[in-house]
Amino acid sequence: MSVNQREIGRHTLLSEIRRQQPIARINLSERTGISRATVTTITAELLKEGLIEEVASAPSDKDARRGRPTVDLKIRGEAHLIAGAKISNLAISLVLMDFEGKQVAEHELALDKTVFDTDALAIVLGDSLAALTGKIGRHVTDVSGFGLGIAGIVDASQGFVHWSPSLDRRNVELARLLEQHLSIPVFVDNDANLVAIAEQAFGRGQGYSDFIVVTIESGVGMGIVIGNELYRGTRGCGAEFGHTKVHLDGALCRCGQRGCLEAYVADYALLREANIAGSADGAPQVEALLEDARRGDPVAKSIADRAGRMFAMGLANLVNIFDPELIILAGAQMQSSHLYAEEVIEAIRGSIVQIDKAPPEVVIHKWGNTMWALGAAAYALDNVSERALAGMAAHA
Amino acid sequence: MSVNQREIGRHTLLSEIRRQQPIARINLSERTGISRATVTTITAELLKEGLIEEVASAPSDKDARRGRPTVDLKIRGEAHLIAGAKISNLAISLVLMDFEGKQVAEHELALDKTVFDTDALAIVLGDSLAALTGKIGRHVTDVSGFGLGIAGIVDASQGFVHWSPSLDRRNVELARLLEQHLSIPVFVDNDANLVAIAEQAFGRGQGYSDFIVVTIESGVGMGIVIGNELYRGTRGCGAEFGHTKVHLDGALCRCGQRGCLEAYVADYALLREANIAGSADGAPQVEALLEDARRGDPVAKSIADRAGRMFAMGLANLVNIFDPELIILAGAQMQSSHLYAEEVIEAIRGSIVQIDKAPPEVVIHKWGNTMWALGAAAYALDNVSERALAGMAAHA
DNA sequence: GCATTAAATTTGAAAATCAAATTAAATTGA
DNA sequence: TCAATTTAATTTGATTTTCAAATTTAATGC
Repeated sequence: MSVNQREIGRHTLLSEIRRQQPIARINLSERTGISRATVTTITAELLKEGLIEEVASAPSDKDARRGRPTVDLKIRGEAHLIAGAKISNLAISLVLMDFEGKQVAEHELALDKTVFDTDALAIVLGDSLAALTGKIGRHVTDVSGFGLGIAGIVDASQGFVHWSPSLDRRNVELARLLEQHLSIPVFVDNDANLVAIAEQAFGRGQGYSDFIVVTIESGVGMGIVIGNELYRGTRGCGAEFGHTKVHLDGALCRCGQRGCLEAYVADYALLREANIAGSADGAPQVEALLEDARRGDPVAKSIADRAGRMFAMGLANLVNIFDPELIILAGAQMQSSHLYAEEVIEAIRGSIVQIDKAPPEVVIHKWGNTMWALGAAAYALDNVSERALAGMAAHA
Repeated sequence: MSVNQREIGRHTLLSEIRRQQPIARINLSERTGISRATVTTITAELLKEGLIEEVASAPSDKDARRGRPTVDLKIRGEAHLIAGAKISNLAISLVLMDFEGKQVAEHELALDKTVFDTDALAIVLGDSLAALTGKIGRHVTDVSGFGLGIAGIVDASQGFVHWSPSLDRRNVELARLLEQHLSIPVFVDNDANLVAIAEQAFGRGQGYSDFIVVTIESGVGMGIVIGNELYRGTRGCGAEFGHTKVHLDGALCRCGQRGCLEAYVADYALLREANIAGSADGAPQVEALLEDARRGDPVAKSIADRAGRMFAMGLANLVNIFDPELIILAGAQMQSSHLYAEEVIEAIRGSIVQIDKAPPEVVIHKWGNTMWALGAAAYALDNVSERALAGMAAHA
């Protein structure tokens, strides 16, 4: 067997500590089914390796309890420094976190262009990482892993970008290129996937094994978590929720096809219908349109309503296909509020197959710009964790 | 750890033998990464238990090879007898297979009604099983596992039927009830899931880890296989492809909602549009309508065409969401040929997100009535296998 | 300060894996 | 025909790993 038993044990315990920390050895033994003796042995290894640390148990536990007190274990934050970044339209946002997942710094950078060649991108990212790490007096080479989120079609396992709106050419071995330039391990994934990872690790997806995250920015994205694992599809282009068809021969989409959901709910679609020519940043115009709708302007209201109903229909289809525990509507922008309205969620409930059991939860999660970068960092954190454990076996 | 290492080894080897049989020990060692020594030990156990058997290697391998010849291993068919059944509208079809998965008998039974109370169903199934096993001179109690496919909302892990069109009441512990009546282990699942299992085990899904099966009978069903595992959703009601919405406020569906795919492609939908009152079995009328369409009748053609385009749109959405390797369009009935047409498949290709990689394969698999029952048996086979291995640990 | 309690560790036995050595069963060639 | 060769399968013995039970540790209660 390629993965030996001890490695499985180490992985199980480290994951459990991460999820439940702080937690005592005896509780780890109960939760994982690994004997106390083995928990002692393995946690000793992890302590020696510096991946976890002992902390005094919370006083609330200690009070009025006889016997030897428990000693809690937790992830040792200082074990590794992890960076994450998201390339947006005209900006890069970065976060730095410790091995515990605590954010320790962030950085934002405006870009002067939307499309980069890889060398220029590497330089920009290198400079940004230097600035980011500099904020806490550290250096880029102190970073154990760097996660990068980028729009487009990405093969995450290879760090290979088939196509991205942010790159000037196709089929780039982006992770390898950046690793050469930055001299630290780099992990690349599609940005929508990273939001799903962020929700799983830090957000509303905590504790759920099967859920869907739908993101609304300029386009409509989606991430799928099945059995606690991100599902990426077989060609790396699944989860194109924005391009599911909601109308036969419907409205024309940016992608050239007709009837895509995006062609009904995206900014440009709303402006087009209202007969307003969109500019580079149409956000204020969209905001105005939606404000009109709220005030009762019949044309604006009709446009916003239809977008909401189309959106609900798309989401109901997701539920009918996947039957997830939870749907998270995630986004940073406020202008999509018409899609987050109670009527929309009600419409979803009315469009799914009815059974005795309760329908899936739908929650709205509005967050700041760093969420994307946090997801990228969480992805890197997973990978760094994995490598740290694999490394232990080697020099054991 | 609750599952010990030896059990994992046994499971790995038995599965590998099932997939690759006949196969020699040395090849098992290479494929699984388990050492030759351990393969010898574990296969000896499996041989002793009677789950596998040795067979002479194929002569083609033997020719012109020096050294000690390999001894192939294969599943021992006589180890267990497995039954599977599918309850259709007015019939039950059953198959009997050996532990190798080879069909050894089949039986078909017409029903005089579509809805049963559980006691009556148990009696009918008991009689059918007796007739089925009688065909090869065996008895019901010789059967190690009985898989049953039934339409509706089923919690397969509990053998619990939330609702089924074939049962006169909701919330039935069907597996437990049938086990009491038949005195053999019973496993129940939704019929669409079972087709996916059948395709995986015996059909076009062999060798694929991520694929979708769409079935067309009176309704439209779907089964999803992700990572070699059937995905059942969290409430047991996922994969309701027939009730995904393809039109906002569209045609009225049997389920009471509007715009469901089924309301455009099912038999009753076609007849309704053609303004023909449907009877209990509308198949001949549908057949006539489609024949008219083929002959060029404009009304009939328009109806059939729209059904095909709606169907393509629904399938394209599946691809955009899942990005599977393969889509299998499976069905027994010929009257759905307009949905299997080349134009439909072309329309799917035109509606999915375009990337450099090839789109997923779409294959059409027309099969006889036993496919459902075969899937039920395959599901039972999985479970019996599992139990046989678990049993070994107990009395080892 | 001694009994009690409960966590953590240590100990020693049992289980399981694997590399290396051995045995088994064939072919090749003299 | 029989030794040499080749390759599969098994056996052997060392090593790893786990776990139950015994022991130790560190607290509270009286």
